[in-house]
Amino acid sequence: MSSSSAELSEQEQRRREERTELEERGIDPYPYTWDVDAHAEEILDTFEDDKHQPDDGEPGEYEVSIAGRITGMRVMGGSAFFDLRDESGTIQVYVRSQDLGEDFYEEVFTELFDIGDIVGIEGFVFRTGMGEVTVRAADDFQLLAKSLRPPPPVKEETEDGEVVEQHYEVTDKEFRYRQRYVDLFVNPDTREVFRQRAELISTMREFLDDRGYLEVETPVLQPVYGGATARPFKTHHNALDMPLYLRIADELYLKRLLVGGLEGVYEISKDFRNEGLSRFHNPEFTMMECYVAYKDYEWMMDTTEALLRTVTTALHDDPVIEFEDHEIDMGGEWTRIPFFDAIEDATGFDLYQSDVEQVYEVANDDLGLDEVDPDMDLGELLDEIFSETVEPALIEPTFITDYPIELSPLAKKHRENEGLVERFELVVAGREIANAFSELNDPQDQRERFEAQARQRAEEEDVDVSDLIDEDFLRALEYGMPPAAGLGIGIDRLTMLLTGQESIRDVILFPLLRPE
RNA sequence: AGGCUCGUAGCUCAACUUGGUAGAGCAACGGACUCUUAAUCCGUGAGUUGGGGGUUCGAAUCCCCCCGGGCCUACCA
Repeated sequence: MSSSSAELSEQEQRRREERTELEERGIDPYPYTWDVDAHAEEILDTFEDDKHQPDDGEPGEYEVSIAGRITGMRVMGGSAFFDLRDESGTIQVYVRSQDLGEDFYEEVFTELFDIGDIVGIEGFVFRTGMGEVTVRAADDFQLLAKSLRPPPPVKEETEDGEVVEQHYEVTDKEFRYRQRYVDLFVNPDTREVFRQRAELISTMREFLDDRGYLEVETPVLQPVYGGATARPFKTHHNALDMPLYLRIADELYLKRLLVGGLEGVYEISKDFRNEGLSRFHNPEFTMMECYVAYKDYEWMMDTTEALLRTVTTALHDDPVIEFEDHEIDMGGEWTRIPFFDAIEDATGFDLYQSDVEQVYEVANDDLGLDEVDPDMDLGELLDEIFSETVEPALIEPTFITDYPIELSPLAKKHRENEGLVERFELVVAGREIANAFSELNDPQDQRERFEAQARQRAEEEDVDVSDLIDEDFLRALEYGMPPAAGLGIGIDRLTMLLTGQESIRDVILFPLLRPE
């Protein structure tokens, strides 16, 4: 994108002229530092109560040095108010000609400073006649970065320092996703979502660290991908002249670490899946996966309850959240119901140990599901029935347990029930939030399931069966992996749930979009 | 990939149904104003109506194609 003046808006050209004018006056439009010793929110908090009632308009003991972006400006002749926005919030600044010198006030401030510029203020805190806590720029006022692009207009109605109403005029979601930097400085709600996301992750990390699990980093670039069924992104390493895949899951590497003798490991990191985009899917997304030796999925359900209770409480000071008109209690013990029982409760059909034909009949004839066809295998049919009839109705946190083996090639066979595995998914508000199993550690069983899976995929995608099997992972299992429980939680979807966002794009800073 | 829907000034929108040459608020610019707060008052400039083609004397408006967005569906355990 060239910046020839013909392409610039009138406002952009004017700001460039102002920059030149500043330089001609010997004012650096991009100086180096500013000593900040206060932020908007803490100043407002401090003076909220009447004990700290600053003298009206007199320099007092409340000296502060602040910095931020100018938002609204209200100039009245020889004095002016503007709003200064820093990371913590917004505070009003008062500027007077007689404080700063007429030359600076009339020729620099009112002429060459604009909304969007980043400035530093040294002065003192006072309360205006209207009662608003305000910083008077009595001692110093400097430009810290000239803004050459006008920001979208922002207006706030405030009352006693409280923002009563936002007048944020960019409602275009595309603009907000593409120019997230603008969304962030203009919209405090956006900043709050990402602050909560960070707190969620650090609370989760603290929870896992406290239990002695080791945070590790495993390869993103993998010669064989696995641990989930999804199409991968493919890339190429030049020096080794070999194809590589971006990981679709961390699972197979983390389990190698259990073989290595680590008894509790976790990783919080990006996975990549080359699939479609939707409000629940971004091609790169963040997963937490955790594996603990000598435990099983029953134990992992208890741990998951504790983890999510801790995280929810950290964000809301309360385990009860509001989501899409529901009140959801993330504290307490959650219902645990086996997969086939849940289907029977919802449909009246007991499909445990039914064959493909019977399940197809139920799905198609009895339940009238649109998306089923006779080519689907047993796993696909059961999954379709489950996600159409059971999942949407589960609002309160619910563990669905004991999945059919066809759906779970990495989970250990159920210790009692034929055809099932020891697996659970946690469903909240109709969404899958966590997925976990007693991990399959029998290398022969694992090889058979890999091969069955690979044969099917090799047919569909016209590739070699041997290329699809992670032989090194099987080699590791053959050395012996302790019994273990594993858990995966999609951080983006959990963030959506806990911050009330309806699109994954609202919890990812820079979601993938088509190129402009 | 399919369905629905949208694209007009820096931002939010009107004019489209019923074709007549684009308008308002905010932002910007000039002026007044030293406790305002969506400041106010007076004045000014600002648009290839997403792009291309067609119909017409005349298209933001009607028709076709393309580009881009949003929502839904599909794919994605």
